Amino acid sequence: MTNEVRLLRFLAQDMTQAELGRRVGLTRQTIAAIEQGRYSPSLDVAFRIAHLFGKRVDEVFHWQPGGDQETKTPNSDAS
Amino acid sequence: MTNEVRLLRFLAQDMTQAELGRRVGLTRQTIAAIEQGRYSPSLDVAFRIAHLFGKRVDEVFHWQPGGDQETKTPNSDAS
DNA sequence: ACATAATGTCAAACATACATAACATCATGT
DNA sequence: ACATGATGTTATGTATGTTTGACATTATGT
Repeated sequence: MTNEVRLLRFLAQDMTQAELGRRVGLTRQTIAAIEQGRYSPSLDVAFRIAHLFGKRVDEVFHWQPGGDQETKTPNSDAS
Repeated sequence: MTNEVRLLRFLAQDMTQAELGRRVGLTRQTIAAIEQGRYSPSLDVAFRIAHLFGKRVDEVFHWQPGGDQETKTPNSDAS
C-alpha cells in the first residue's frame, strides 16, 4: 500500500506536514507515518486526505491485490 | 459513512455474509457490522471489498465532508 | 416437529491506528 | 554562533477495528 501524499503535498505550494495534518485533523507525526507507509490509514482519514487534494481515494492510495500479507483466513464460528 | 455492500452482495447471486467474509479475509460478524455502518473499515479492507465487486472504493463507500464527528483538533507538539 | 442456513448481537480478547510528548538531525536565516 | 522551522523517530497511552465464541431469531426444507 503506497501513496502519493508527499508528492501532492509538494504540488500544493509545498504544504507542510503539520499544515496538512491540521487541515485534515491529524498530527504531523501521523502524516509522516502515513507518507512512509508505516501503516495504512483508516478509510475515513483516506477520504479526508483525498478530498483535500481534490482526488479520489484510489488516486492517492495505491493498492495491489496480493500486495498485503497473505491474509490468514479467520475461523468465524465453529459449530 | 454509508456503503453499498449489502446491495452489491445481493446483486452477486445473493452471496452470503459468510461467503463474502471468506473471500476478503474477514469474519461474517465484521461484514455484518460494516453493512450496518457500526464502524468504518480500514482502508485495506475497503480496497479488498471494492476489488471483489469490481468497483472503486468511492463507489462502494460513500463519504460526506462534514458527515463525521466534528473532529477535536489534535495538539501535535507544543513547544 | 426437527434440522439447517443466514443473520443479528454481545462480551471479551487482541491488533493496530492515532495522539502526545520528547529528543534528534538538517537546512536556512540572522 | 544562535535561533527557527521542517522532518525523522521513539516510547507510551488511548481509541477503535477485528476475531473468537456463544446464543438468539427467522426462514426454509424434510
